[in-house]
Amino acid sequence: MGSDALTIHEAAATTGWSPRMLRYIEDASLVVPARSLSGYRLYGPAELQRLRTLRELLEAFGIELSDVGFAARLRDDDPLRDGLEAWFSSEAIRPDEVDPSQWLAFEQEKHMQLLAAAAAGESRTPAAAATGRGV
Amino acid sequence: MGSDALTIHEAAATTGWSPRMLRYIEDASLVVPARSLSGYRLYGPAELQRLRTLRELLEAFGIELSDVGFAARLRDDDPLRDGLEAWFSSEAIRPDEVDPSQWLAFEQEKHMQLLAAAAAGESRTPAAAATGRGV
DNA sequence: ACAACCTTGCCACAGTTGTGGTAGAGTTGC
DNA sequence: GCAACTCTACCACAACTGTGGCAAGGTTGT
Repeated sequence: MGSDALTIHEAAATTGWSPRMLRYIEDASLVVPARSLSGYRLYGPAELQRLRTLRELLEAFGIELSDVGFAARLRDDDPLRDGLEAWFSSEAIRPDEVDPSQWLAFEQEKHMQLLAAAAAGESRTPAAAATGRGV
Repeated sequence: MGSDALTIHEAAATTGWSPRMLRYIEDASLVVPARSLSGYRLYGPAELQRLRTLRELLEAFGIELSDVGFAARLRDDDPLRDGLEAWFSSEAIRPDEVDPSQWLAFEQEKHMQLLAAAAAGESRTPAAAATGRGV
């Protein structure tokens, strides 16, 4: 197998992760290598680059793997992103700047909408999937 | 104090959280009530609404308080958001669709850029601040 | 002035995350 | 055909999150 794909130990050596963590990262659906016919993980140049950058990303921003997993979920779970955005935006607008009676009505309607969206978008396994252990 | 602001126990009663958790949520900078002159927490209608919606948000999407905390950080930490987006986008574009030699160069330059941005944007306390216990 | 609140700070304890091992079975290079 | 690797599936263990409780002290309503 003389192609440019590395086995898990080789990939670990050149990326600074342990083999154990490479499997963990795969469980979290963050870097998923191809597999050989017999099931061996095969890390190509793209995966290696992503693994190295992942390391630097975590260190540079002081975040954790689970955070990246959640960010990944945020990316393609539209109802979740919209729901959070709606919730946050109700903080930015201060009641002082609006007619208070109108304000509460606006708030409540917005929240109704986001929860309706939540109920509708329950396609992506609500409880698990945060770190991807649900797949 | 006969205004429309509730103390922590009253707020707990009408929102379904425990007083303990209301303080925890404040520590996480998610819902921060005003304070009376003597330091008592004062929950107004806006805070109560946000607390109720927060509850439903967590349940509807099966997420946790720390996730909301991280989403909050994502909102106003531009380098972090850009860094994650750059990292994710390098997954979407498949090497097959591009000239491989150019691809890797593109990858590496992008990662250089995002790490430079990371180093520059270290203003917002890198390690802590995820759940806000840094303030 | 006293009961019933509130404050901060601490201890505790289950569940999760990140990380390491180990064991039994299959694959590969030489 | 054997050594060295790989696979999955577990056990372990520190650190953190979410949640409760308690203690010592300040505030408030009546």
